[in-house]
Amino acid sequence: MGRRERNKIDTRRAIADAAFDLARSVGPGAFTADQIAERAGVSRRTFFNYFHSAEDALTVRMDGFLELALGVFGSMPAGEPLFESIIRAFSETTRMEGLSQHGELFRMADTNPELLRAQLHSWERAEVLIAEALRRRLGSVTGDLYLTALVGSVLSCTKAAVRDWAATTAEDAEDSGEQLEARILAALSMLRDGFSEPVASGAPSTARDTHASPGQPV
Amino acid sequence: MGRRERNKIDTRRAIADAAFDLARSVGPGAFTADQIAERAGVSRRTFFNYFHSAEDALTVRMDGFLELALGVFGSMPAGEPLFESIIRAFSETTRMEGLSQHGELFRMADTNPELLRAQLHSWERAEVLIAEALRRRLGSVTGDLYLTALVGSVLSCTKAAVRDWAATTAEDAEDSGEQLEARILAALSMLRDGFSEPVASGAPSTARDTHASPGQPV
DNA sequence: GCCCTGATTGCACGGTGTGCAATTATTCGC
DNA sequence: GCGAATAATTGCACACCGTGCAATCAGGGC
Repeated sequence: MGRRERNKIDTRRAIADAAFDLARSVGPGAFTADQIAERAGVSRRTFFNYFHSAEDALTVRMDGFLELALGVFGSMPAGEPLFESIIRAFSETTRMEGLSQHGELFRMADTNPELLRAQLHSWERAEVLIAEALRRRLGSVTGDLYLTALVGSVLSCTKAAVRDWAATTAEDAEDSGEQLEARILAALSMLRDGFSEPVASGAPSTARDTHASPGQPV
Repeated sequence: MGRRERNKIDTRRAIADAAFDLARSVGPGAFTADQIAERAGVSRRTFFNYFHSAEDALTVRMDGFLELALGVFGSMPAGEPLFESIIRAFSETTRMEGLSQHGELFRMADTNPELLRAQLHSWERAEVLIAEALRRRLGSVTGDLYLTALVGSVLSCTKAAVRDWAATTAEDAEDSGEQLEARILAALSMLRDGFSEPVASGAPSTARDTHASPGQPV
């Protein structure tokens, strides 16, 4: 990797870190692009070469998480049942990534509409990427609607899991990673079972065969 | 309804209409707040009293659609199976609303990131409202994660249906409403059945009992 | 070393979003 | 009706945003 490439990555990272530090210390939405740039040691103009708003600089981590999950998913054996692959992809990703900052960023979105929008956009971009990957895996027989509805639902469940985790789990907890993993598993299991039976808090139904029983839900 | 209230509604509407007209004629993102204000016959400052940004003025219709759907859902009989209620709520809503502009707005989001973000935010707001309504219906036994994952998935499916519809159906088609309704029904049926079997384009599986058969999906 | 390519920077400029105080329009008590 | 309370509209000011442009600086190829 050449010097040029290396520098760009470093700069990008420096800016993202500066933005995160500022968000953390003065609160999201309470600082300007100039402040980020100054802290990152670049000019204001350069900041806007990398991101087009302060909030965007705060989604780098989430983008990374979702792209990483996509990469992991891509390496799953093709024969494996789809939901197995999806669940494992997210589970393994939670183990690879440092999660402490993610929860914090998520909570920040509660008090800052612009940041929330940026994060929603990040999920949306991931949705498109994942849909493309899945199309390659499932082939062209599958309808577009099926594909996009599935991917959207999977990400919604993941989002719900992450939010629940961010809301209830201290980010410095020992088992923080496992907590998130369990929630993702629980939410995706619900999805796989068509939400046929309401599940109370903290009691994820992971049994494969909840699937055979249900009759009329709710 | 007093004069004050009436005027506010009219102003809001005038601004939203002006924004839509402009978006339609010069393209989304190609006009300023001043232009909207001028066309609506109010001051620039007043525009910002009603909306945070030009793009926000373009989500009024979508907000209306989703709030209407929520209202319809609220009037469903409490004993009815949940997915029945949800599906019927959206179906009936598509019959009440003039849909011609919705498709156009959706397509505009493809070429305008800010508008996309505003629309995603609109879905997000609806998600919160619907989750609250559902909590009242289902009671407190239900876990938070179950609830938010369910609502997120339902809206993701609806979103996928609307997008597919917007992408494939001319907004002035005779059966435009039915087209959308069918897609929403199809997507929500897939969800109810846990996406157990891939469905090709244009062949919605609406049978309730796809549910009993499946075994390992995909 | 010299040139080429690409990243960084300063500058300028139109647009954004909001606090504030003045003005104008409705409402309400009488 | 009429004046006082209340709420909406407006103009103004101001800091900040986001981007085109041209100059400058750093890295890579030869």
